[in-house]
Amino acid sequence: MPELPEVETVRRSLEPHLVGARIADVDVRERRLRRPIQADIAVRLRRRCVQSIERRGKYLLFALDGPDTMLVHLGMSGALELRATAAACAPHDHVLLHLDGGRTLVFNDPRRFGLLRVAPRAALVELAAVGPDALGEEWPAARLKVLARGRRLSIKNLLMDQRGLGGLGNIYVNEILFRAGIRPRRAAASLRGREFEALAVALRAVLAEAVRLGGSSISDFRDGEGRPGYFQLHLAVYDRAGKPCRNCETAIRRVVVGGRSSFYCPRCQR
DNA sequence: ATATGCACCTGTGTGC
DNA sequence: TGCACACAGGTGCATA
Repeated sequence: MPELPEVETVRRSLEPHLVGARIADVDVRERRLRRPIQADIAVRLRRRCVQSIERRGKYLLFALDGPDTMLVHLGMSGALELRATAAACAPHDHVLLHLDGGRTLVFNDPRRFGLLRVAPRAALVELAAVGPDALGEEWPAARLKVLARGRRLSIKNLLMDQRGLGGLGNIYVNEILFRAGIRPRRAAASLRGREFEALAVALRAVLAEAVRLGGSSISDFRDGEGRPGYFQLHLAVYDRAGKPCRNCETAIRRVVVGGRSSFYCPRCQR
């Protein structure tokens, strides 16, 4: 579920409730995530106060009032949910942070591809693999061109590589390439100047619109307060194989690029 | 160094 | 109804 717009939506929904809140107790019900939950996580989090919530790519960083920062990645199926009480656990509630005042922040993740780790910020090695944020920074055509220079992979795989720019996933790369009129299998280095220009415009437009609409609730995405997003109603190509292009009526095609389903309009995208 | 394929998990939808 | 299979928003590792 979560790419940049969904993670940013979660961040914004939690920020007003969590900044200033203190963690009273920690309940770990399942340690086996992408990396095992640290043995000392409760010691590190207990009595700590959240000072800010930042986002870098698809990672959330909860700065605490001690030496540590809590790093969270939602993987494919993860969710952070603020509950009014320390209510009975739902399936796949893996980590519960009980807050002063009675509310609980729950990390739920059926597939367990997510990550939750607490350490000094400089020790969060996962962040070393994430490039500058796709929305938090300016990405003019020239900067995208630099990323593509000398690379032999497809433009889709280039945009999905978190080391280049952080935050894009399969949904939004498909949507951005549609908006820019570029087929996902095009070699990144083969793009023309005006195509990089179109890509730069599409990148910002699609992400900004998706954030404005609270992300995409394809099956079950919800923000920290349980609210769905609405960008799924605006998807032009993702998961629309065989359906008419919203622009020209041509049937949307599905191909596999880099092992992932990719969707494009054969007429609007070249 | 760069690019690709697959494994890691559970849930859901589809066809037989 | 039950079963087998394909597929799903991501990432990391092994292999060419």
